[in-house]
Amino acid sequence: MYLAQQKQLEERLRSALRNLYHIDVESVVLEQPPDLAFGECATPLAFELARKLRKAPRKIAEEIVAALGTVPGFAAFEVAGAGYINARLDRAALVQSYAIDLAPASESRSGQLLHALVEHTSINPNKAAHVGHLRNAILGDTFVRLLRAAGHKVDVQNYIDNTGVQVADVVVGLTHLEDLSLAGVEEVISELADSGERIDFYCWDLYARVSQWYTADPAQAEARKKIRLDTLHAIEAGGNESAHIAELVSTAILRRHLETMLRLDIEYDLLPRESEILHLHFWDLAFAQLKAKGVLYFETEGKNKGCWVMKRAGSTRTGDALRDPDENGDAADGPDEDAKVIVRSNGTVTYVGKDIAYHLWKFGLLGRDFAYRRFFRYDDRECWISAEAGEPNHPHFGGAQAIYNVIDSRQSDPQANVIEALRGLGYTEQASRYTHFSYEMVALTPRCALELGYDVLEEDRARPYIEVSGRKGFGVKADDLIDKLIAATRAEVDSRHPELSEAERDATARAIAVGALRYFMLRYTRNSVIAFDFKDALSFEGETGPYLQYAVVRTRSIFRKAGTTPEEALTALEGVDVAPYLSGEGTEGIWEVWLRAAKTTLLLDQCIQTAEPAYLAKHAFQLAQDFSNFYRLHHILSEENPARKKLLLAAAAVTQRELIRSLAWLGISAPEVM
RNA sequence: GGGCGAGUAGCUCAAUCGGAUAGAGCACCGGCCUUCUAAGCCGGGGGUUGUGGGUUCGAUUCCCGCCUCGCCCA
Repeated sequence: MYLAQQKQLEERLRSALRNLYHIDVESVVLEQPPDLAFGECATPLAFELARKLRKAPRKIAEEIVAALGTVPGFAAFEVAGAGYINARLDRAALVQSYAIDLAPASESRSGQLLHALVEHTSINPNKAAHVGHLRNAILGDTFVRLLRAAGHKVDVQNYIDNTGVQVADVVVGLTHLEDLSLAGVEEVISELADSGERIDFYCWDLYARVSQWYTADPAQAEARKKIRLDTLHAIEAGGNESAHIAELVSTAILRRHLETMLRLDIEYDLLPRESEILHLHFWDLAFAQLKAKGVLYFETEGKNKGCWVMKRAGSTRTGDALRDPDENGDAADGPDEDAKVIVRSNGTVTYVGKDIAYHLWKFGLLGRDFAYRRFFRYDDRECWISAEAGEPNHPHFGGAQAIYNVIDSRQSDPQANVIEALRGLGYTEQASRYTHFSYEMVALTPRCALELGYDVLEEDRARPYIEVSGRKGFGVKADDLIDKLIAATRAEVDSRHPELSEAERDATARAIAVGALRYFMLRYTRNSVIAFDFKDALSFEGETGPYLQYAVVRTRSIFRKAGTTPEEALTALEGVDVAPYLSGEGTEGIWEVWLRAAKTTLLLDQCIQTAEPAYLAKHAFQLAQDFSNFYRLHHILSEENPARKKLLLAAAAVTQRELIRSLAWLGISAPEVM
């Protein structure tokens, strides 16, 4: 709702500027003043114009205000300070219109609706998911929810690198360290399943062991390196024992990853796999396009001699200019040593090359498709997996208009190269709708690492954080963290609500645990490194998920005791003169709740535009805080003035509606009691 | 060596295109459970925004130099 008022005001300001000074401004800055006493909305427009118009800002502000006249939704405009233009909303009108619910999509839509493809999680299927993967999956899943809330069609993909070196390492571990054949591996998998153990946990340790084994004995290092490489090549080629073991174990681990993520209400539509990208020869088609358009060229000299290379993203050199002396005669002469190798001189394609092919598919530009099989069943839908030969009636995947790749910031270089290749192929529209949704890693605090029993080097103990490493088996496993969170919340729920049934206590504890974890991963902006510590992650007080859930629970309690529902409370507001209770003595905190609640869709838009879910997390927290303040100042159930009581009850209702909505977008549900 | 990101309260983080008195949480200190749930609320102490310059009416924000840390590339 508030978004509509802002747009209205912006339009009127623009037209006032055109009429008064015959100027068009690029953007109109609208911000909230530091204190509501100044109004709800302000613009420093007059300051910017002062120089251009050779006039005092205050004078300009006065002229603009005079020219504005009345604007629907606003009660007054005034000039403040040296030249701020402050706007006061028509509070009663906003409250009345906001009491009527609107679907967020209908008002937040600022651009066209797109078919978007979000790829996230993408864990190598060779070990258990850890906290870093949780950040990825939670960010990605939350962004999916935001896009869907705004009305976009979204496909969720989880890319599986099942033929990479990490999987090869586990296969080496199984065949050489554990000395297992294919049948032996099948047996181990079923034994683990029978005893309730997690295959991904088993491989977590095995992976760390094999990594160590490669270099443990210098005399054997060369031979073991060869085993590793041979295994990798066998897996890539397919149709042999190593490939079968890889398929078996990576698929079992993949299922575990899906189960882990499902604990956090994270689901996928499709699992495209590296093996199909290889076996269906996606690269051949991409290679032909890249050569035809001159994006790739064959290097004939220098260190990349014999390779197919492309200009690196950000490089000023262009492919064609490389061979021709520059006009000034300096530079661009000789091979571009900085060029990115796409096909090595031995004919193998690099990871970036395969990624280009895959992204052409995502945009529907490759000219070939996967086959598909059903893989994992959710309550209300199916998750499909890529295949060489699949089922006949599958949904259509790929061919998206916009893509978002949730990948940590260490991958920004290869991501930039894929975008560069798309642009080089002439797909500029697609390149501009390709978002590397990057985020910083989750690292461990030295204290946390010591707590977990890892050796921490003396020089690392003073550092703020230490990078996790799957190869070293160093990190916090996702399921372990979720288990701990549930154990902690369950104990608390048991002591607070012994009257609830076992199932209810279970569901409540789980909701709170998920809320704590998801909020923890979302409260940090993307480019901030999270230094993980159990103390912070297991906290349920202050700026945490449970704090937000608690605010909802309080509103629920109010409606239970009032014998009404939020919907009824909002409907009952119709025709009530609420203006006397929205400003002045004794009304503190009431309007703040309405204003904050009204901004939810504004935040939805902002989060999508900036690909930053943290803003919504912060907004929801602030709404809960505003409600807590309101809750303290105004006792709703004992209110004697009927009109005022209706407004207070409606304020609780609108808080509940917007908090539940915001929490749902964050993937957090609010329990009935807690 | 090149590229990207970061440096804000004791700690962990915010701060919308450059805007009004730089905000939260944690920790610490002091209060509040016999009125709608204390996973809560109120109050308090805490800041030369790494550093030196520049641009501007106005800089945590933009530009340049330097220092420190992280990541990526070669």
